[in-house]
Amino acid sequence: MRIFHCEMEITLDVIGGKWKGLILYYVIQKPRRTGELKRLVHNISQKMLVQTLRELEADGLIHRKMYNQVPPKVEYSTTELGQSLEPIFKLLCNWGANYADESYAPDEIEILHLK
Amino acid sequence: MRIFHCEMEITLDVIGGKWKGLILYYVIQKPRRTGELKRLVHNISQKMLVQTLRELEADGLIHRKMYNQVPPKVEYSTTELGQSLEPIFKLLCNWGANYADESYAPDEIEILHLK
DNA sequence: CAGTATCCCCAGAGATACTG
DNA sequence: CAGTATCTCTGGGGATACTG
Repeated sequence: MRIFHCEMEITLDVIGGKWKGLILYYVIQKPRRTGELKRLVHNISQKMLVQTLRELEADGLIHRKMYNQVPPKVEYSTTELGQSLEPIFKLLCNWGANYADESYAPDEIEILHLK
Repeated sequence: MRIFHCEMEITLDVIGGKWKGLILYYVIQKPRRTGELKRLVHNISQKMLVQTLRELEADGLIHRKMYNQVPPKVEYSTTELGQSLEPIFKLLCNWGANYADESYAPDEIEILHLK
C-alpha cells in the first residue's frame, strides 16, 4: 500500500527525480533511440539512462520497441499516458524560457539547442 | 556563464530536485510558516527545508517575511514569478490524480490529505 | 519557533569492462 | 548499438545538539 499526502506527491513520484523529466521531454517530442537520448540528455551515463527508461516503462509512460536486427535497434515512444504530459511540459518549457528572460542577463546564460 | 541545452533544463534547474516541487506546491496555496511546511512536507528534515527555502528565495520564487517578535515568526509566500507556476502545478496535480486512477487499484493506494 | 553547526552515512550515481 | 555487471565513491541528505 502506497501512501501519499497530496496529488502532487503522486506526480513527483512518477516524473520526479534527476533524469525522468528530461528524458520524457525528448521522448514526448518523437520516438527516440537509445543512443539519441544518450546524446541529448547531457551528462547522463548509460547506466542511469537505461535504469530511468525502465522505470518510465514500468510506470506506463513510455513504450519500448525492439527491432530484431543486427546491429540492434531500440526505439522508445510515449504511451497515451505519457503523451498526456505534453501540454504540461510545453507550459513548463515556456515558463523556463520566461524565467531565463527575467532572471538572467544575456551574457550570463547560453542555450545550446541540440537536434 | 550557465549552459543549458533546452528550456526544460532551465525549468528543472529552478524547480527540480527532491523537495522544491512539494514546498512550492504548499507555498503557492497560501503563505506558510516554517513549522507548517515542516509538518506538510512529509519526511523533510529541518536542514533540507531551510536549505531549499533559501534556494527558492535566491531564485526569486518565494519571499521570506520575518516578524520581529518572540517567539520568532517567519512566513514564506510566493513572488509573482513563483505564483506564475500555479496553473501549471494545478495541471500537474490533476495529472497525478488521473494517474492514480488509471494505475492503482483502490486498495493499493491511500491519499492522506493534511490540512 | 526558526535557524545554524556538525558529524556522518549510504544510496544514488559515475566509471569501466564486458556480452549478444 | 543496446544492454548488463561490478566496483567504487561522493556529496546529498539524515541525525543530533545547540543558539537567539
